Amino acid sequence: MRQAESDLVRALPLFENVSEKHFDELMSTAFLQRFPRGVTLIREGDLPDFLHIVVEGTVELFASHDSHETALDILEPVTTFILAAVIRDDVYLKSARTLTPAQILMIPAPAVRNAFDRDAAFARALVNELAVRYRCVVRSLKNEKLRNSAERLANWLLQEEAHQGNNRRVSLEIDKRTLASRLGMTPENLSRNLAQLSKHGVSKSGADLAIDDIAALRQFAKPNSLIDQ
Amino acid sequence: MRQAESDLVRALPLFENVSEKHFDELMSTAFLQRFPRGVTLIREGDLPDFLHIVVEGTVELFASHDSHETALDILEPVTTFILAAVIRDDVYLKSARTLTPAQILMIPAPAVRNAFDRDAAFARALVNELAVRYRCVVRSLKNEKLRNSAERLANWLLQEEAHQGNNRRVSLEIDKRTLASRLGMTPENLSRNLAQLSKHGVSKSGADLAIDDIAALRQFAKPNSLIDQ
DNA sequence: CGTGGGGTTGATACAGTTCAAGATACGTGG
DNA sequence: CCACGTATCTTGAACTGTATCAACCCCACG
Repeated sequence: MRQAESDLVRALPLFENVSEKHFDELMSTAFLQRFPRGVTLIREGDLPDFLHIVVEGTVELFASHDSHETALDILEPVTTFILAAVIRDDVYLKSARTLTPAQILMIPAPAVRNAFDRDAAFARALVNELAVRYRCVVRSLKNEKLRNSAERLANWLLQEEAHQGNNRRVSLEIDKRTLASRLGMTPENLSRNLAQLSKHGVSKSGADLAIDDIAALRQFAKPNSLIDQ
Repeated sequence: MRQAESDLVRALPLFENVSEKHFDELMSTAFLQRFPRGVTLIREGDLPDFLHIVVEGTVELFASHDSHETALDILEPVTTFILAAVIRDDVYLKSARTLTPAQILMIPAPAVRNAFDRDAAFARALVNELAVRYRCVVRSLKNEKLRNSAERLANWLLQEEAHQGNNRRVSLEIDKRTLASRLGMTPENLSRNLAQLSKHGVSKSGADLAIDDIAALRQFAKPNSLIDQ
């Protein structure tokens, strides 16, 4: 593992106040692995072997039930995932796969629990990390229960526009089918919803979207700081 | 605050390994308050003043958006709530109201954060508590995204039957309108779904339900250990 | 040039909401 | 104890949202 990646991980809030000694111990047992696109990294129901950190590429968290599948989150660097399962030493509730070629840092789960037991700063950082994550899932749940699919799409567009630099353009980095699943709708429905949004200031040319009238889009989307961001 | 309630709270996993000294400090600043039914305890968007613990009665966590409201959880004793907001010192993402007369233990948020900074055992207990909560919300999100309303009801019945003593009867302790909201449907839809479940081994007489053929109900509900429980 | 996968479009069916009306249960005061 | 008024729940009908299935399109790639 090169210094560049190590620095990226070190800069994570999760490791901010961890002692040099404990951080080095964690990293000495960890390894950085490259995966091609479309690899399943973990499977729901399995017990956790490693804490995973996306260092490069995009990772989809998803879950299946009764021959249906839904995307629960889409992760970009630098993000830890399946932390709760590692802490509890309990089965994963989500599966994960790479959406692009990716580099994943894998820290053995026992090492994480060990550091958690011995390093108070790490334990405190874990509390903060989990609290942030908890709040993210609550937002997702509210998004699902309080909005229809067109509104979810509109708000996703607004967030993505901000994320991509506030220049009134959004380029779709991921499959529309994956985006549809992430937004809780079918690909067909996403297609129709996108077409409908032309009434609310959005125009599209292939994988590039433009927000021509952001006020109109906001009026339709009704963004809410207690759901979005 | 009487010894009985103090003991209940002390027995929570959250306080299990906290030193006597720190626990007493927390409790000395806390107070136990009685509320009638239907009182709003906290409002989403407000900053947290207290960590709340339901000691007696039932509390609904809910959220509103665009003149719609949805129940996110229904809590029974003994349960903490809005822990993540207290830790992060950030606005509540949920509101809470009493569904019955209730006793709530309220611990000032600064005292909680103080104990978290000084007591490593408490910090570790918080990690576990948040990890458990995180996993509960993930289950709820999967439940919403992967099941239709009738299946959610069927699985709720199965869980409730187990919770109420595995005697093939379920009595509705809460309003059907609240239950409907909790299960992500309208009261009308709940009523129709309940009627439909008579095809799958459930019979009803008012607020009392009986599961006459639990195998049939299970077959319809398709319970999943990675969503339920 | 085919071929195939992702995306779109159309037709249809089902799930869920809404609005309105009726039924039932429940607490209160007579 | 009954009658009444109010809440809650149920039922019906119409409508909206979403999924499904099938056909088609389009471009990238062999």
